[in-house]
Amino acid sequence: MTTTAPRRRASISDVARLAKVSVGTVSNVLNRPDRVSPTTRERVLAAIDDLAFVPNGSARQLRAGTITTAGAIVLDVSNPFFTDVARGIEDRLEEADYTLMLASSDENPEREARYLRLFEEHGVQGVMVVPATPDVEHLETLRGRGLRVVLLDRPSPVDTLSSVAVDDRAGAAAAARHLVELGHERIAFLNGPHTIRQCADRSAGLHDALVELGLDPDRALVEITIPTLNADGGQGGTEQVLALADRPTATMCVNDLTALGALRTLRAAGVPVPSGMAVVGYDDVAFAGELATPLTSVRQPTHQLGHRAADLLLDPDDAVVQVTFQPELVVRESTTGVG
Amino acid sequence: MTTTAPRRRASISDVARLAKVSVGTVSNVLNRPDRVSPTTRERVLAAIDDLAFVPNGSARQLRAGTITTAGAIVLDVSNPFFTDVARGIEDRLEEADYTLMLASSDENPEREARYLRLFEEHGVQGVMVVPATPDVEHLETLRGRGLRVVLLDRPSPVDTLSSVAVDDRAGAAAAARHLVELGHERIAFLNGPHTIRQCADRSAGLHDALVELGLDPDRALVEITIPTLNADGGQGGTEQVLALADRPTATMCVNDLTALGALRTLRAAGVPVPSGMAVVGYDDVAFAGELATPLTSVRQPTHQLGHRAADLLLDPDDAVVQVTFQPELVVRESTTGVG
DNA sequence: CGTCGTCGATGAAACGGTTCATAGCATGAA
DNA sequence: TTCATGCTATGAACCGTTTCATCGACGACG
Repeated sequence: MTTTAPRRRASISDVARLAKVSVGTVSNVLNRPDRVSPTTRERVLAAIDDLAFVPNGSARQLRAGTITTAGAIVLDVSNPFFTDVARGIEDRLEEADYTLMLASSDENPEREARYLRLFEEHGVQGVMVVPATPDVEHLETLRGRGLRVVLLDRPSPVDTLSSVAVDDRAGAAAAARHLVELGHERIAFLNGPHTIRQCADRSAGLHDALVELGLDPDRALVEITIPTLNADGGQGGTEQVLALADRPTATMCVNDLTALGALRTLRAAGVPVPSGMAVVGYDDVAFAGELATPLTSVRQPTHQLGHRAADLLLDPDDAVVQVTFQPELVVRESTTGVG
Repeated sequence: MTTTAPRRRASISDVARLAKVSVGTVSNVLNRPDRVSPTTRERVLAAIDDLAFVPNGSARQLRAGTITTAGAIVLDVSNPFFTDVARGIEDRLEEADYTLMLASSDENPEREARYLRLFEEHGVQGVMVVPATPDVEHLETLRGRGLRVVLLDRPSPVDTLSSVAVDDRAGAAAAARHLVELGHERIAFLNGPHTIRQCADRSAGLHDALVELGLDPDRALVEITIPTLNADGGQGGTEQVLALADRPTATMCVNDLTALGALRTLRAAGVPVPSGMAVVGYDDVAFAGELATPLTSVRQPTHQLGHRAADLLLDPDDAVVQVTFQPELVVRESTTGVG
């Protein structure tokens, strides 16, 4: 095992030399073993073993052109929602013997662009991305250059791009309806910037539902924009809500991490949930039901979302398909109180 | 924008032809712009823009040999502990303009091997890995072939490999001491298989602490091996604990996800926490303090862990360094009760 | 006995970049 | 005027594979 470290990685021609065959034959052993006679094959394999030869992926890809890797860009790897989606992607890709390169854009369009470029340079088969911008022109361009592109967690605004999404308007509307039924007439919404489509959609869904229920959104809805869609954002946003003159009786959060921060802040401020402030989350992550006050949340089919996205990416017909799943409101004590 | 999709990606020679220069010049524009006169540079850049030229990473890498990408393999991307570590890695890598390929082995040595191979084939600079096996010979081999290797969340058993870890024995021991001080004399430990080093270490730490405190580990400790280190594992393990004849009064969990499953199961079974069963987690993930019963847990410096690992990977001297952080027990109500 | 087909192995031409020795060409000094 | 110098641009070699046309050997067959 502790042979002296070779200065240079063994190449296929080193193997060929050692096995006394041509490089073409070594390549055949690697890729079409049946085209090679058993004795030669044996000899080549022995040489490969001897030199600890590992084929150079770049060279292979350069020549062969194809690669069984896909890329995914999510907004934040440390958000369980996205990692559950990633899990769905991985599971589907593995069936096809593909591998996944995962990256997070941090909601930063430049980071997104950088990873897209990296992926393209490395010739991935395709890319699944939760865009950090409303605009997807750059993704259409990418597709124009031959990459598979699947929009993740966001319906495609154009009919040239596949997408796998959950109906965010419906999810937000369901939450709004629930709150209004409970008697809330003034609702805070801790939301991210509308440049992120999910945020814009959830805002619209909330708005529409309120109108439908006969409320004036301008009065009933206070939307607070938070800089980061995590617990810290939830904390800052909640502090703002608590400082409002005409304090809302319910807070809806753009995701469960944000809700976590909200609950923490409310507890620190001594505001009881839900009697002092009802709270609704979004995503229904694993811990939502186990919190001090179990969290009412909008459940999304995360694993399926990823699975289907990978499915589309691998589709041999390269069809453009836009899939929309329906979310489901899971009611718990953060809105209904004990019982 | 909707130009007809080119059948083939533009190459550097297409650019050269259009700009009426040689390929070498185009390459220079890309890599050493100062070596090229402004007017030529301008012309080349215009051509690049025109053709939407994206350099082929494989070709570049094949020739140049180097690449600014690193790989990381963790046990489970959907475990917040690992994603927090990944975040730390990403943040450090970004400073150096490196990119990260993240993958999860699912605690499966074969998957780990497959990703390692993929990474090596693609010539990553190095790899940070939470090994799924106690054995690291394959990683030494990898290092022998010139890849940087950093063991993540696990001290290196050999002095040829760098590692960044947290003292798992100390963490588990602190938890054990805490429980014994509270009067517990019989403790269940929901742990993963000892083939995972962290699991073995935490078991040993627990064991040693009990001995030190004058208890007989054979009586005081019931270790239950769970198949998956997540909430489902915690649920199954807790069901076993509850079925024990001489039921322990405290359960220690190998991580917070497991503890989440344990708490859920205890609640379903009507067992009060901590009076009926104290629970300790490990990792102190974001939601630990916000649970129905806030969870006592062993906090690890996740972000630092990742940051330092990336640091070692990037170290220009390629020194072999073994870093160990100290964990910290965070006491909450799941062991001490209200107050 | 010559011809043909098959099978295995060969060697060279790509793939798309980087790098480097070299050459062309002003410019300024001698 | 000559020559050294510096600046640009060139083109070919090379990186490590895959692929494909070709070739030799050998057995079957007419």
